[in-house]
Amino acid sequence: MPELPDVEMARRDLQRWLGGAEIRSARVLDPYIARGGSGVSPRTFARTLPGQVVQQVIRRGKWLRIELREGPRVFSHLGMTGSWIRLEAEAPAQRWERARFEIVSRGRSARESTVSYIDSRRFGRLLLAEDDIDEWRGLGPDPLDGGLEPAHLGPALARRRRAIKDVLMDQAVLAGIGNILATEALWHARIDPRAPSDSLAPAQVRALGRGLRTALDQELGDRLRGNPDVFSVYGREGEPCSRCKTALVRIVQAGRSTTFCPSCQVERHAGRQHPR
DNA sequence: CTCTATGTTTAATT
DNA sequence: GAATTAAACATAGA
Repeated sequence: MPELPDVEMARRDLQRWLGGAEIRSARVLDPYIARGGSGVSPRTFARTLPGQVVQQVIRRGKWLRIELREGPRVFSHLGMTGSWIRLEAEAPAQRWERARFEIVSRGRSARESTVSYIDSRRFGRLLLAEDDIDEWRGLGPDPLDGGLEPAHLGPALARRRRAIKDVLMDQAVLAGIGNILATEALWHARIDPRAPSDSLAPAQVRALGRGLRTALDQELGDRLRGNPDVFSVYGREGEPCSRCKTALVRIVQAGRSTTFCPSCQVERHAGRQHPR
């Protein structure tokens, strides 16, 4: 379940469950999940984490950083199918469970429970590192933290010329935008997903910022209310555009499918009109 | 069996 | 070199 809204929901859950809690045990059940990067070996989780108290859980784009009062930090990326759940303490192993923390929430009502990482497809990762990992450091600003400001978006988009759809999903430009959000936002902003990112007029950059905001709020709202997602164009190839009734079209860009309205998402150029 | 999938990285090709 | 594409990763579900 991974795009910014899902990761943000995961962050809130983890913050609620882990904030102020003491880690009793930390087990990486599937070493593959702790692969690569600047993280330490999977075995180090069990050695280092018990006794540590969680300070807070921070999100940037699709990455989560679990900060401890002292000691290293835990980084979590949900990949395509990762999720965090809470269980009874010492609960039986779950299907696709890849890691688990046994914790004690502190306070007058010290309560024990299990917080566990589930991931069928195993694209997600769980890393333990002393400092911020490269993946974290390479992230651009978060959309909910200034990333949508035209002052950032404008120059960032002007600096590249790949298709705008592709650039929006570049985590170094804007952290947290995935295929669904990019697709939806472009429809809201009436921008052709194939347009080079450096061809957008200032008004289009602003519209895109608003489009992203709309798509983000929509999805976040759906999560909060427990509603299933309702998309405007994503996954609706062949259906009529809700604005102009033209049949939505699906294309493939950078290996990902994009659905858009060929009629009202038109490519316009920023080119100055008749300079003299 | 075939196709697609909310993500990211790496190899191959242009 | 730079840019673009395809493939790979591992697995489920239609």
